[in-house]
Amino acid sequence: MAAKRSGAQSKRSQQKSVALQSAQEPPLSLERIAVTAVELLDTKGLDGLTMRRLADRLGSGTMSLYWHVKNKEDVFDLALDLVLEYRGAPQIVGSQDWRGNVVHMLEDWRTNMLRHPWSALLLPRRALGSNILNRLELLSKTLSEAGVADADLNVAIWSLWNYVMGAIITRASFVLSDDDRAAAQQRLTRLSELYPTIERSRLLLDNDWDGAFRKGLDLLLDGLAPRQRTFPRPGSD
Amino acid sequence: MAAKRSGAQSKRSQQKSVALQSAQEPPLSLERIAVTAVELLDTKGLDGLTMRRLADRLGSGTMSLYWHVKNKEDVFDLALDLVLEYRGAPQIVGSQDWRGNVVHMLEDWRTNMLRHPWSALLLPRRALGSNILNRLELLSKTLSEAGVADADLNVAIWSLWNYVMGAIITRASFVLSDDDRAAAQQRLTRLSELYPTIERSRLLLDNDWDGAFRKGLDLLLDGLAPRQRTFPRPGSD
DNA sequence: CGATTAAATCGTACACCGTACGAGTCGTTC
DNA sequence: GAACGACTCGTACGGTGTACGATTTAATCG
Repeated sequence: MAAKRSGAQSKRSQQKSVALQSAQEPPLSLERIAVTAVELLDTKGLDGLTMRRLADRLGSGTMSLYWHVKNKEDVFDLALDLVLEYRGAPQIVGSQDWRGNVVHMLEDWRTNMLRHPWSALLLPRRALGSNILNRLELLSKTLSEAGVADADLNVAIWSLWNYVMGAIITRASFVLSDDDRAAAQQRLTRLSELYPTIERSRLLLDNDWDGAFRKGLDLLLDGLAPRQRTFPRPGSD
Repeated sequence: MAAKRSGAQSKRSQQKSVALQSAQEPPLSLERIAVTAVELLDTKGLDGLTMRRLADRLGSGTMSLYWHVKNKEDVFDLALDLVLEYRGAPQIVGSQDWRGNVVHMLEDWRTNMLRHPWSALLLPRRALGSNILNRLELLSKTLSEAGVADADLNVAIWSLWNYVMGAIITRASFVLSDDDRAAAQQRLTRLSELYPTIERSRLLLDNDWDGAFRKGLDLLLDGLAPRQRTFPRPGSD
């Protein structure tokens, strides 16, 4: 096997029969694959991850990957799960502040994924990995301990989850397509007669994503706060 | 470049010298491409849409598509936009019921996209199409007329948008991967020690998606309701 | 009428993709 | 030795999106 040689050539210029390599990589492993996949996704984007490229980066043959991994989808799962790890919250044990804990965890979730925008594209099609379940469990426990009734717990969790996921995906799509966004904005100003309210409120120009995220989250948490005995019934139905 | 066409073109019903084909298709058009793409996506899934297959279905050569369309991405845009069309709300003019109008529009949005689960996968990576902007404008207008202050409008819109998008994507991912879901649930019950709260609340088994969606939406709308003068400030900050 | 031109169609070719398959290399054990 | 499991990887195949240019068709003009 040829030495890795960061070169771009990929033809057959490799010498065989060399047992000891100058730059031998450590052996393949799931972790090395995952880490390198994340690197590649960060630098080359979602379409930039190919099995060949990944193997090149790892200094191995393409098909060697398939010993450790079933699919390319497997690689995606690995990468996503790596990104979603939640290093223990700075709990500070002040369990009194359940709301602060929830906000911290959800904001960490968001910033973590926005650091790797491809993760937002990946999430809708992957199943629940263990790190996601960890976060859901933590959220669940916090809310339950805060006094949210069991009957309302699932609605509360899914509401928060939905909100956070939607926010992440929306924000990430703007990150990915700045050009498109500019084009949309331009089209929008041209068609300001069609979209007067959007135009007036400068919806698409407001750049305070973090603030808006936090405010909406507060809104939702206000509704979820357990001091109200239960959900107010919707006026008409 | 693609032919720019503003909808209705002169209908020349002169078809001569045809009948060479067994079944002569009407000429290619953006609309025919979009409709067929949606059909294909519905039946074969996201990966099932290939340019060759699409052309086959349209009875044309593969490369003929590229006269009307720039990319395969363009095709995705077309299909997504077609699905997101909002046929006029049954306004009933009862503008009094702003809340009902909002709920109707958002639920229509959701059911519409869930009818075509691939649309949820597509959405995060596509820019804002005109139909999305239409819906945002409508939402915007409704909330504004309902009395939401301009300063709060953007937060309100994005909160609703985030919630709805997150709900759709989450739900769609469960539709797509029933097997994975079963597997996750099984893994979960095996590891019920790791996720006791989730296990207890049967978070992943609760099948009342529609009800949960509606309840969470009500929660959010309660917070957005303009009778409160402004957003209550978050306890600590 | 034929000549010109624009609109639209489409066959071929190419680079790249995921991965099935099987042959090759190791380090351990008898 | 031999046998075996863990692991690596070259080759090949069927598929993809699409660049390019030739070709057909419809409309226009002299």
